[in-house]
Amino acid sequence: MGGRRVNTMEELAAVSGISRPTLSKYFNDPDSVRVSTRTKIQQALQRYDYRPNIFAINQNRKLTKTIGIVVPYSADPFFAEMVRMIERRCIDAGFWPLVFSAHGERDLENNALATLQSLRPAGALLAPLGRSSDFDSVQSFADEVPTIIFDSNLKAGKAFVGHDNSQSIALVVNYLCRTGEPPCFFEMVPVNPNANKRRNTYIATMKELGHQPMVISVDRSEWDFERIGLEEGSRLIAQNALPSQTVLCSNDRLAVGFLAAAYQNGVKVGYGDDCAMRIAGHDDHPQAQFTCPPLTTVSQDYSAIAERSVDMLFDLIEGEEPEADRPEVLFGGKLVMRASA
Amino acid sequence: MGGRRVNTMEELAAVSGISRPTLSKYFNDPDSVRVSTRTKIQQALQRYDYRPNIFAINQNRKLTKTIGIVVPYSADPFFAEMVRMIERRCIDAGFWPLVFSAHGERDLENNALATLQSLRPAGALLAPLGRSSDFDSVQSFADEVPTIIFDSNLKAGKAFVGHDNSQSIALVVNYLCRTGEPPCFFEMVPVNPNANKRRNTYIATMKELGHQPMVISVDRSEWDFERIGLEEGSRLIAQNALPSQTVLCSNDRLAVGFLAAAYQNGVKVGYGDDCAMRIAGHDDHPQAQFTCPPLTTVSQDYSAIAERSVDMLFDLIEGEEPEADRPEVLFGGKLVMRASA
DNA sequence: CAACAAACTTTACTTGCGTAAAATATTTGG
DNA sequence: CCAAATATTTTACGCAAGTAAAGTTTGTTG
Repeated sequence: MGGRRVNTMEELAAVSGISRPTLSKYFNDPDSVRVSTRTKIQQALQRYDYRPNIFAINQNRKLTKTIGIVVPYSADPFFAEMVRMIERRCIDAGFWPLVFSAHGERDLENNALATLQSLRPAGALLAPLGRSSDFDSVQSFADEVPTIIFDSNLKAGKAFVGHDNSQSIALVVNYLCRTGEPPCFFEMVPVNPNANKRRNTYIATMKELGHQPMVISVDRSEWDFERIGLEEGSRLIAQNALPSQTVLCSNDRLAVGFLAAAYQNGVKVGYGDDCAMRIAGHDDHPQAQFTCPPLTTVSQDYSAIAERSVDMLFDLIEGEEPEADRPEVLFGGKLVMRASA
Repeated sequence: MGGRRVNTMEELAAVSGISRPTLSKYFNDPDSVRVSTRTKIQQALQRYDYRPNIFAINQNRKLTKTIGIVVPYSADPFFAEMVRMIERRCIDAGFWPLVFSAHGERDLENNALATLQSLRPAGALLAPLGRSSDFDSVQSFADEVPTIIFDSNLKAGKAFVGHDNSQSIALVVNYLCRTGEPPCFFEMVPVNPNANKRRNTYIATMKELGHQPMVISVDRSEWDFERIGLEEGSRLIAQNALPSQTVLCSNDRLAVGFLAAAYQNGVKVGYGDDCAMRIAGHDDHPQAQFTCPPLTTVSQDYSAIAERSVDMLFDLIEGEEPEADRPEVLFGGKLVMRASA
């Protein structure tokens, strides 16, 4: 903390009277040295400002303390929140989380994986882009680095942790059908397995309930989902082209845009009798509770997904191969009834 | 790309017939070797899969290619967007950006700085927590690492790049006064210089215009700003405690919450004659265009701030000390007139 | 083709720490 | 209090590069 800066373990050994190998042991695991030595070391650390050089450490350790987190788009509220939770758990467990964003682009995802691999991380948590991912790259990465795939189930890595879209979509479709006009389904052309699953489950559930599925699929692929919801929603409303006045959006960000579209077109949204339209989303994004009206949606169990992903990765790192071949853990969601549907 | 994997430069030297020091030169700057050698190396790289070990590189180089980016809260849309832009520019310039989030906590900010410092980065871009920052830590960090401070002007580092709050608040206060009832100002107890500046500029501008300033300051400090806006806004509206029906919020996230509060209390927001209340924000967050009604606000010039911060850092890294002692670059904002005020 | 510079190879040292083996010291407990 | 068990020190080497100096090759120019 305090005094002069000491730059190497060698120097610290000199001023503390403890040998360098013992110091090395201490920094790997403070509990692995005798109490008396530990206090001596900690006293020296009080008087001299020293921090081990991470590069030197990782060059020599067979297993680094680095954990890579790769997400498709770090500015997306869902991933931002997910990353936040994962980072916390990694830090608390004494690991060193490094976050990479693919910024929605295949090349940058590949790049992130390559960079990460050259860091020889202890493990990686990867939320792939989905359809745009370079499957071979991901697989060859996952062959080298203990990898848990989360969010989007690209069939690579040692395990998958994600959300049970069948359960959640069935839940919200059922709810919407029971409480009013059966919903149409608004989506972008699916870019990942989740989006696909959601659409298919919507169709299946509608059929089960004896309704005609109505899917509106717009062919856009920016990461600016709200804009897509707003623009396409406005078009649909203005042209009176909606097959149902109840709209289930494939995710909350689209729904946020769709809500704005309704508002701007003077359409009142909600489940009350005075409302002309119902809009529901999926994910329970952090924003969903602050829309006007507050968004009815199905939650993803963020913290369960984050927690389990990290736990499974830690197990992997400690050498516990998962029992099943490539387990897929899904967490269900809860219906979040707010005012919009 | 293709064939057998080669793990060290030594091995690559063996199979390529080029000496290791020359390879080292090549990886530092491909243009620094003769064309004929360059092609030979690139041919070898085609046949063997090799990537230099980042740890070894950084341990030995006096100057690493690492750039640290530290933000107070990575899940905040403003910082998420900022980070996205900064990362891009760093990658394009051949640097290796590493993002750290303080998760709103002093200890984690210190921790991030400590970790970062042990990476001996070429430079750092730091958006401090503000009032919660440990000034001594930041300063001692900035003494060692070429640092540009952005967003929140903690007086450390070699330069500051940020937003001109005086200009933008004056702009929006003027606008609001000209177009209707003079605004009251809604804020959390300021946690950083920006918030302070905004409040003070509000007060000054109101006085200049001959109006009585009306500041509503709530004593909360979570990072869940929207919730604060919603809860406190609801309270104020329900208790009819607002000194003015025009509310200027200290930032867009508060405004988003306030909009929700108005909606939920049945108060119509907007600048039309049929509206009971006007709400404006500050920052032009990515969400602001999708609120209901769309949020009138003042923009921050995100990309200018990101760009200039990075450029100044690159100059610093290349040894160009800034001319002034510690220049402070401010970018002005533009009034974004939408429907809410 | 000689002269010279630029590029390259060889050699050898540096970085900061992990780690293994052998020697020595300390603790434990019977 | 002594032997066994445990912890620490000493010594020495390894990692994957950067880098510097000296010698060699290649390329260019007049």
